[in-house]
Amino acid sequence: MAKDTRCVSFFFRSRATTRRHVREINQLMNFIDTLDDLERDRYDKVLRLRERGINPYPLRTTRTHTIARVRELDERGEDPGVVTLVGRITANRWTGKITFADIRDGTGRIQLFLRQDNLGQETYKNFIKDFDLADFVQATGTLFKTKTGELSLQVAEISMLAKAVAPMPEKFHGLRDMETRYRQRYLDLMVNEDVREVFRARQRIVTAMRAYLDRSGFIEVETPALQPLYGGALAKPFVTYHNELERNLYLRIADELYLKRLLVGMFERVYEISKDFRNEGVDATHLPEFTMMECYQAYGDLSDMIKVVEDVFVECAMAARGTLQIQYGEHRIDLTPPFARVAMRDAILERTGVDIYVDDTFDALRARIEEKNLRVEPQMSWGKLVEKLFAAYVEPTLIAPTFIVDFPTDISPFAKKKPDDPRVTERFEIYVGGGEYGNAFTELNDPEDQWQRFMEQQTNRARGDAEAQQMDDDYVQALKHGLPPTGGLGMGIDRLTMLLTDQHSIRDVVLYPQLRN
RNA sequence: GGGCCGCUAGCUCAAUCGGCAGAGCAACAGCCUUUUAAGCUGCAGGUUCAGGGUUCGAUUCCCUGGCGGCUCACCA
Repeated sequence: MAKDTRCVSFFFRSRATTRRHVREINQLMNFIDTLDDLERDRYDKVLRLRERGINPYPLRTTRTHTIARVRELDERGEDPGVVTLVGRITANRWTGKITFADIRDGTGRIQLFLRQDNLGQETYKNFIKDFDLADFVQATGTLFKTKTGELSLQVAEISMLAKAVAPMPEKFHGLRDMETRYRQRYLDLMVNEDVREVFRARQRIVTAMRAYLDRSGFIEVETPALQPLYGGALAKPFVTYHNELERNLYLRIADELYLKRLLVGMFERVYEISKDFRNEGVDATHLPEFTMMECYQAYGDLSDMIKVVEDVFVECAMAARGTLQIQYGEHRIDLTPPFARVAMRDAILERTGVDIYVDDTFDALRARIEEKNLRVEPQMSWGKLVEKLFAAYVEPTLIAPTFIVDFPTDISPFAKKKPDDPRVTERFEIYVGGGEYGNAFTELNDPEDQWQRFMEQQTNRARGDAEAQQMDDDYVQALKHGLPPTGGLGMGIDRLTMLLTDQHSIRDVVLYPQLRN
């Protein structure tokens, strides 16, 4: 309460107490009531600045150089003369009539050198009293080296650009609390340099991928996120409702079916980088919304997609890390192509002794799986069982980049069957470091076969598989008009970023992750 | 959804067996004219996530709830 009075007393002293000003003061009091003690101390400074006729939130900024730029000039031995730098105060070391303050802008950090003799006693004292850690400031002066050789700005003038009322997290330990880090990401970014670097790397990865696809003749397109029918993947959707249309719409689970329709329309190479939404579990590798790149190449097939994957890994690794020899957790991984190719059947046989081509019925395979104490759901198909076996015994062992090829047909409703064995399809997934990063097919373009696959999915749905595809007559109709032979690929951007920035939770590569529950 | 763990000052963390809730940083009042997590003196800061229970007494033990994390199952 004493502090309230202190704040308000400043305000009072500088203004006549007309009725309007009384109302202003009451409104100010209401705001001050929302502040905690530390914020009130800082808010006093806002009022003090105003009392001296200084706007703590001015409209304009002057900036002659970025911090990175002056450092660059310094390294070249050039002196830019008088410069005006801006930034947030991140550290203050005062030793009497001299203060060292660090400021940081978007490009780097630099030390300000403030001396009473240079600024004048009043300005210097006002700086000490009213400028705090986290404030945005603008400082003008000349560059020099301190005794320890650190490039510093000898400040002649300093002014407030934006006063921070709330204190920033502790400088040494940073911000550790997970919940605060994700919910108030700005604090995390403000304090934790390595976090900022992860998101810069993410940007470089996406840019490199786009640049590669663009120069390979793929054109970037946009397809609906709100869809009357969802499809293109096996997953549970989010449902929403359109009031005027009076109908349910689904948030897309994949771009696939819309993109392939474009090839029917004679585009030859298309891609899209966008959010997909899947109404499923949340954990270290899954979020309800995630970013996917999908690309489709007419007159292509699986082998073209193998090349795209290898190229994308190379381009993105170089952009993010500058090397193909990356460290992911405990693993050293070499991303130099070509990557190994192993048939799913061989991989499973090697790790488990189970031959899925011998035990190629549901009952036979279930018996083999139950021997291994894995749970089998009644609605599972043969392909689901194969996938389960693969996920449990093979996937974690795939550290070096490996294409797993020949996926069961019933879990691959958009891939062409292999001519010599209709149980499996011409499909691969790329695995690195024990995780999956992409999925590609020689795309199914036979409308009759596609129709039968949709019918099969209906059967699975009736058996209780909530992820089964819905029949999409409109898509079958598109295929009837002719889809050229096509290779298609989807890659998870979030996971690729995790791999290339050595992050082990998807929440650490997404700025605002949906939190559990 | 199951199991395990966590929640204490603005931030990072302590608190013995159930016995006055503490430190560092940040803040506040000072000292200090080349610092690098600056230093020194002083001072202040708490709904110990919430609610209930056991107890003379609960940060601590029990129950319920909230919010997180890890993990298992499932999906990219």
